[in-house]
Amino acid sequence: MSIAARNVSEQLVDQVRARILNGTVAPDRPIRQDALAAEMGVSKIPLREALARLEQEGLLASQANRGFTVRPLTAVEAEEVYALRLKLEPETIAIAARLADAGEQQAASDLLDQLDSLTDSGGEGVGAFNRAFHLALLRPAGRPVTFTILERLHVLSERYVRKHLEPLGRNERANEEHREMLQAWLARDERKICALTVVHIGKTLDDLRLQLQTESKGPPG
Amino acid sequence: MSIAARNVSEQLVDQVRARILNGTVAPDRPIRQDALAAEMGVSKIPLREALARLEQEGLLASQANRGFTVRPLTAVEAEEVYALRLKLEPETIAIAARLADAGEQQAASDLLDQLDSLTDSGGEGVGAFNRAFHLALLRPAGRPVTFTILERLHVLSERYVRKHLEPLGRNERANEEHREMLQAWLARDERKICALTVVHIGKTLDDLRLQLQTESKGPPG
DNA sequence: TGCGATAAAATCGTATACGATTATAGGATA
DNA sequence: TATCCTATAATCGTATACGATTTTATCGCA
Repeated sequence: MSIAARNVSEQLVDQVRARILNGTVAPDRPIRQDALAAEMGVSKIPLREALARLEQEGLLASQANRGFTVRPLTAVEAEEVYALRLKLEPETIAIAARLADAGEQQAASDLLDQLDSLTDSGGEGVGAFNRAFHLALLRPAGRPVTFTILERLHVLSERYVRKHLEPLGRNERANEEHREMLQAWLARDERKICALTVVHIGKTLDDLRLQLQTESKGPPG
Repeated sequence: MSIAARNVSEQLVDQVRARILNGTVAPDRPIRQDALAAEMGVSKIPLREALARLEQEGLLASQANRGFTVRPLTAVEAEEVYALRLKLEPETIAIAARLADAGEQQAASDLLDQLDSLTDSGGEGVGAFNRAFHLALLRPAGRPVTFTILERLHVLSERYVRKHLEPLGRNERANEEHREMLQAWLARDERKICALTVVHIGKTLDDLRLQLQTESKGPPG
């Protein structure tokens, strides 16, 4: 029933991305290709293809003959990523609200339900479901180039959220905003979903700024 | 003097991209990896890494066990790419105008001179220099994520321009707009460079639309 | 002790080799 | 003739092997 068969290198893209997002692979330290490949039960060949793709996604950096490293997080990059989301997401999400069919609407609803129950159980992976929900609201716009860009911006965002906001625990503000957004989106209220999206991204960025400031002043390590 | 040593796979990215842009590799037909690698004098390993990167750039598509194909050009994609450029470029180019240092200003001027003389001599590769000029106006903004996105959008744009507009010959309108843009950009006139950029992208899109329409009606092949 | 040079080890990047999958050609049958 | 089936060839994707480069360790010497 799977739509597309995937070869090893493409599966590795998801697996390694997940490790980067949850911090299993530390920033700035070189990625040992043989070791990581062995750990994944494959050779370097497909792993290197996956790493090349992840570099294109903006998660890794590489130097000739020195391999790949996870790119470090910076406040400047966070600002840029959120600024781009603010430029692109509101219009896209409005178009998606207009065009979404019943299946896509169901998918979005389901993802928010899953995200909620995962939030309640306090499980790992809230970040991934959060991203999946947001992307489900964007995909029906039928703008593949825009969507790919937003997919990547959400991946980059998620690094900051998981590192700096998720540790704070349950985020009631975000949960409520998600419900409101879904409601407006399902109702195809383009004005409202647009406005709610601006607020949601803006508030998340505010939280992030506050936390980055707090952390930079607080612990010396 | 070269800033960064590049391994074979990264050089191949540029070489294969150039082939895609000039049409040497045809859309939709599968890319024969062994043959292309042999032609480039390398093995499939670095070639496949390059192809994976180019797929991430949006130039190629892949199917498991069937390899890579060049993505076809569509009017819908052209519209989307230009819409994205209109959303992102004006603000970015204004910031770049504000921040550009003397070296970056010189680089932009030089590139436009080269583009002009190449236009006069009617040589191949006008498209590449056109892209290099535009990117030189954007790079000094100091927004690496935005810049990478714009780099890719310009690559996608270039496919359409080279296929549908360059064959028409010398484009005096674009040449004049480039001069005006450079002037405003060097003068750090943010309002003006912003407005000129909107016009330039918009008019190029208009030309493209016209040509796409004409071609779709004209030759049956 | 600290520093520079050399040797050894580790790691990267790519060529070769090969099993797995897909595409093509050649009949056999309706 | 058209269609299905099988055999063959072509191609893909990955494991292994190995030279090239970088990193680490060792030593001599100020």
